[in-house]
Amino acid sequence: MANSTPQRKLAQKAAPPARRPARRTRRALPARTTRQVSLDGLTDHLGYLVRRAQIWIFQDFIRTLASVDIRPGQYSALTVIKANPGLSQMALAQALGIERARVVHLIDALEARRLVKRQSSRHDRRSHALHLTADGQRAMVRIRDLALQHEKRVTDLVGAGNHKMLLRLFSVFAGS
Amino acid sequence: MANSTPQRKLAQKAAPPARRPARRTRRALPARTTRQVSLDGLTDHLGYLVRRAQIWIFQDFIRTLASVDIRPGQYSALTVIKANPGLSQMALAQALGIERARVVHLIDALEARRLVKRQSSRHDRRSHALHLTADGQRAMVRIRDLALQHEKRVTDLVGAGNHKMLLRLFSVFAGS
DNA sequence: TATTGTTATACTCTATAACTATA
DNA sequence: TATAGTTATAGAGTATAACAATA
Repeated sequence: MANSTPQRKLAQKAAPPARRPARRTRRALPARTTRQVSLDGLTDHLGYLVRRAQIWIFQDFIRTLASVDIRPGQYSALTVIKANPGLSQMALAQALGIERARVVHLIDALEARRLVKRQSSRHDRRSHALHLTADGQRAMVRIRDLALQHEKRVTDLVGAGNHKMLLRLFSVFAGS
Repeated sequence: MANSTPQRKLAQKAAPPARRPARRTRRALPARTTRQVSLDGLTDHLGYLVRRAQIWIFQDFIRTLASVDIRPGQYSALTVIKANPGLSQMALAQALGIERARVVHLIDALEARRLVKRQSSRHDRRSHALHLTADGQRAMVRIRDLALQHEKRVTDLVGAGNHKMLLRLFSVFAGS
């Protein structure tokens, strides 16, 4: 990431002190590079733009939640476990659309931090029932708060109306 | 990717023979899983949905261009080089928002396949001027055609009007 | 036989740092 | 001293395959 990331931008030039929210509808954003390079043939591919959007959004998320050391994948796991206490690793994998092998490492890390616990299921002794620990539930208050701060930044960026519309439009990809 | 990917779907259940294009406005898409797991608290995060959209779109892209063995990163490099013959690796990195170290490997692979060549610049003997080879220019015809087939699928999915709107809305992330 | 969780391997992408050759 | 390209390393994330325990 050369200089198109929020982290980099902040690192390279310290934020201008107490500048007031400029203009409202077009915040200065990823690149500040004076670029004369044409992206012709690329910017009419939605996948390319969605990719760049995802990178920007994730980096803002990571930076916003750095104080609690929670990354996007961990956040989504915690959120689904919180909403579905007792679900299995397999169910979590399916819900998130990731491999069950990946869930193992995800839960390993969260369990080591005492945010999540594996309980052996009585119905099916192969599977583990996932729960937030008491610590995990407490932590989720702050985590969720920071995540909403992040989401506010995204909302301000695209506009509240667009944000809502995008959520609806993209929900088809989440398998719901 | 459990079963939320186009590839998986095709692999797991052979497409129903010659079913006619169902309904037009809501193609059956990523998940066919009967899922009772709540994604509450997750589906109001644009980053999560954008991530899933990106995964889906990229997998369709990879599958569509499998016959020419071109991946999204390679496609974007080829496209920018085509539109800006003679640009340096540094300029390419900045335009795509990737690290210059990454460009090295990207160009290595494309040069090995004789699609791209590094020419030493006379103005600055540190830098390389990137060009498509004759082979590369010929290959780009088919590559671009396949990429447009892919894009058509994306357009059909979200709707032509939405597609156009999304391109405009997300262009802010491409640093343009 | 099939499924859940696990372990292991490999490959892509990202993030860094250090080196060289130029400028 | 700064920059362009290179090399190397480390960490996510992804894609697979195989295995043990259990169904």
